Amino acid sequence: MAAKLTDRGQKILEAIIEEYIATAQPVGSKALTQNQGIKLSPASVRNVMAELEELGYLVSPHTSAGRIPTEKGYRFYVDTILRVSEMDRRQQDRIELQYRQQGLQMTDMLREASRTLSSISHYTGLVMIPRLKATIFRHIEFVKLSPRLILAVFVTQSGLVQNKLVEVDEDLSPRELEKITNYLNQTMTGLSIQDVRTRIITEMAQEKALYDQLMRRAFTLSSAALVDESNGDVIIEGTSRFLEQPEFSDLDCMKRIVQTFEQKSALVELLDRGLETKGVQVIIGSETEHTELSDCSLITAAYSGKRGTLGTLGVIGPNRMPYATIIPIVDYTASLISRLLDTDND
Amino acid sequence: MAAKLTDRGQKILEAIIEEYIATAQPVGSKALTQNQGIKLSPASVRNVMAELEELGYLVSPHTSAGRIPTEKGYRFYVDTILRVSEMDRRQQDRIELQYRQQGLQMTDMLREASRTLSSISHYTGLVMIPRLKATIFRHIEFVKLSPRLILAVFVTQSGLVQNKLVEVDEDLSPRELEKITNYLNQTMTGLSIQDVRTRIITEMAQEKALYDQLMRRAFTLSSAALVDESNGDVIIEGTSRFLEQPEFSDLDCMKRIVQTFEQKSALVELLDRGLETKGVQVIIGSETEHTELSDCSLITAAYSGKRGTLGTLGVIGPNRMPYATIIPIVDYTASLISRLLDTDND
DNA sequence: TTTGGCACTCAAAGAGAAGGAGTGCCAGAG
DNA sequence: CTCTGGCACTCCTTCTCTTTGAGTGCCAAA
Repeated sequence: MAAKLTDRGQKILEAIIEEYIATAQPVGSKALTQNQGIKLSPASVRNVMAELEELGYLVSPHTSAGRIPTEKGYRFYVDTILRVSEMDRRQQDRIELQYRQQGLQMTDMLREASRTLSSISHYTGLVMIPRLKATIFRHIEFVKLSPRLILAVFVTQSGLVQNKLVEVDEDLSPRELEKITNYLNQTMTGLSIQDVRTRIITEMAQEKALYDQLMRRAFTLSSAALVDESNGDVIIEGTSRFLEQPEFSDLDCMKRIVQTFEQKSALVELLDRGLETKGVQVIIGSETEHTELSDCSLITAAYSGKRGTLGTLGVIGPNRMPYATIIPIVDYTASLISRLLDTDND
Repeated sequence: MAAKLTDRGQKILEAIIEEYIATAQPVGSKALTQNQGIKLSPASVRNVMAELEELGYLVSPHTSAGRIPTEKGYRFYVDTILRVSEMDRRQQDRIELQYRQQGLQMTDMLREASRTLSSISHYTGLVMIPRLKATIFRHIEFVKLSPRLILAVFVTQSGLVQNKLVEVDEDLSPRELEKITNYLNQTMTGLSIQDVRTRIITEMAQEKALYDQLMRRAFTLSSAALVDESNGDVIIEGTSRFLEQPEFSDLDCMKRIVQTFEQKSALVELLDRGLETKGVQVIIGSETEHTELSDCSLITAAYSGKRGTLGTLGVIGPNRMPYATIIPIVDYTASLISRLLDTDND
């Protein structure tokens, strides 16, 4: 069954996929021999196509239509046929300049990234906001809103700002709050959130904390402030691009996709998958394991700050996506963002 | 031309509009006499309908179809026929409880409001985030990110948190920053942003500032931090609801609407209109003055904090919206949010 | 003033019929 | 043994034509 594909088979599969990506129409044998540099007669091409269908790389919607790639076809194309090129140098510079010009905060920068991804790929851009636990402690600040209500403002090394309301049992004086703030900023700065948490736990257990009320409050407050309740947030830009794709002209199918986007959880899960992978990852159709997204593909890559991976970003569109051009775009954007996060705030 | 509508004319117009809202189908004379409590023969109804068409309240898509309301028809219906009821008491309580349970920060609360608006109205929810200039100064904090880069965290009275990166010419010591922070918090708390701005300008002009370098820096920094560059931001929830409406089954039209949503500027402009109005405002079709939204209607209301209006919220959908049920929903939500913002953080 | 009747209109739905793109397979050429 | 031209076949797409039926306008009678 899993017969090796001949060289010619690959060439033709490649040509079919690229033609289909360009036209969104089933590809026939005749069209292939005309458009591409394939020096065979339609009849010969047909033989190969029948073979490719046998192997599961192609299907035909009906007898008298051409053929379209299956998921397996796309997968093979992406994995073994496709040679990704670098992105155009001038375009790279132009994009980088765009970011450099404006002194953007992290969240704004990520939003901008999502927007740029969408506009240059012509598909929908996705950027995952870093999970708290992946970040480094830089600064914490408490603002008293009411006797029992405190706003904790927490800034990470990479410049992410997170606010959280904390309810407290006892009325803390401004003086006490300041002391707590100072203490935390002095001891915790530079630690990863993981480390901060373990530190809080161990110090809480130590005798010292038992006697020092202030210290105890500091720990209670900070641990409440650093609870990571967000299950990840995704910035989606360019949803309307989906409406341009002929494969989603079915309103019902479109509705389900937009709903999935609104809920975000599926996208978070998909972007999470790329967190531990180096380089660009491609998820095709049913590999998403979400029925609503079974006709969608994602191209994702992780971006990182000073210390380790922060999150992932990418592009989502129909299976029929121009992988050859989008993979470099995603790749470049991820490395650009990583670079900007590294240099911007140190 | 502007002949007064007879009593019977109003009754029939009302019945037609309500039938059309329910079915999205052109309403014929026969359907009217059956479904509604109208004690006339189809022929009589036809006469009235012809009259209503003459006056511009109805149109028929073609000769052998029923009639559908024009914008003028909807306008008349909303302005003079419709009697809005209160919202169901139990539903009110259930919604309020939902908010009370979770100690939400302002932005989260507004997002929740948008989501709730969408889910109980079955249309798309909109909430405008307050403009900085509409808010009251509560607290400012500066976090030094790098020698030249300072993160200003600014908290308003109503609990809105705003972050902004400020680039400075000179390296400020932590000690200086702290002094600046203390000074600003002591003098500015409780003032409106307008007042803060004028205060900064007048004090800057005073001799005192000329000699006190620290003071000068404080003013420079804070005025940079309080620049309101956001042209208003809108939280949109339930875009997918649009895809459920038969009037937007045209993909092209749908695409234009989603694009308009993504840009947000049109929505900001429309929500802004409601800022100075008391109570619920209805904008129908071309009254939006945006061609892409010429088939959409908005139902909006302003919400306010302790001192004056903060922003507006509402629902957007097709012209054919059940105004009778949605107007109370929007009205109630606006007053609920106002109430919560008043009591939560004082 | 209201109503039943009637001719008229016109979109929507359905039924063929024609057109055409593409296939599979086979026999012959290279 | 591989490739190619030819040919019959399939079946989607498109077009036209017809039918159907909902709804209208108008008129004359109640």
